[in-house]
Amino acid sequence: MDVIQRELTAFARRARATAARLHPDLPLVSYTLLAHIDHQQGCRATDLAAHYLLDKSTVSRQVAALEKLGLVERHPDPDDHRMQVLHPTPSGTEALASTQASRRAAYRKRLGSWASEDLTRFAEYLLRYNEAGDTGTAP
Amino acid sequence: MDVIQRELTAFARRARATAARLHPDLPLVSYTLLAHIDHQQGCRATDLAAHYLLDKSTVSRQVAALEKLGLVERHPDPDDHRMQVLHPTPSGTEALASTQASRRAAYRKRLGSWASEDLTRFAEYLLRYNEAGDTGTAP
DNA sequence: ACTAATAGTTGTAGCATACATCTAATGCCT
DNA sequence: AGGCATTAGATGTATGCTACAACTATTAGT
Repeated sequence: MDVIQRELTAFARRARATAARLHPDLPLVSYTLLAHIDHQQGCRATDLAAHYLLDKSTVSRQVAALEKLGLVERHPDPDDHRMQVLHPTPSGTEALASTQASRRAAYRKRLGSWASEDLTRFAEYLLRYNEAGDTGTAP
Repeated sequence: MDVIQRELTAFARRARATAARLHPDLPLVSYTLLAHIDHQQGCRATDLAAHYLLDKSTVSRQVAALEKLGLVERHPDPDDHRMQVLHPTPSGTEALASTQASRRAAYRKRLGSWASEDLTRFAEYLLRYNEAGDTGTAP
């Protein structure tokens, strides 16, 4: 269990550097948010904050940056004018696709030699681990 | 494979917040470095930089902070006066132990229900994944 | 002895983040 | 309907972590 702890920490520590190398153009964190927005096909800022354990203000600024770059659009929710629904613009989708490509290449390099059985199990473990955080961490 | 990518990213994104909650007292990154120093029983600043993909300057400041807090000692290497060997002070070891405790509790909460077989395999996967980064990322 | 490489420090700048505060919109409750 | 609490988001401010560049001190190669 200590090993898991140590290795996850090491990974987290390195993640920034690795990510910065993978897409030096896109403001890094923004990339993650953009990916999430795309994956969810439209979501609110609060969702992002909750999912990544970020402060509202942080998300607000990041989204503003993404909008400024023309990668996302904000549409006020017709039902509730407090909220804004976020959607990637075509340009955003494109930017995402291109970074996804290099990202995938990097992952393939790292995981290419793994047996598909191991990959499946690894993914399963990660999902399980992260889900535990979702529920157990917000009392 | 995309799942692995997404989940690892999500984890990395959350890691900071989680870590900050676990030991609000210790300057967070410093904790990681302190743990590594302790685990390695004495190491140099460059080793830390290499292991966590950090810049020399970053490590230098972090270590300086740790020293200021009285958690590590720097001894110039007798063989090579350029280097400094880092060691945790008793106070550092103690601080580490206490945060380790709460950290372990959090992990136990998350992983307690896992079969030990799964834990072993998860640890193994993480090691394997991180090792691939060690070698494959520094051409 | 001169040059190149290495370990570490310091100056400077930037991004990501949190906390506190503020506004606008909504919901509830009597 | 009016009033208080809640929620979504924005903005002000401060801080932490980080990188890059320039500098010193030490060591190694030739």
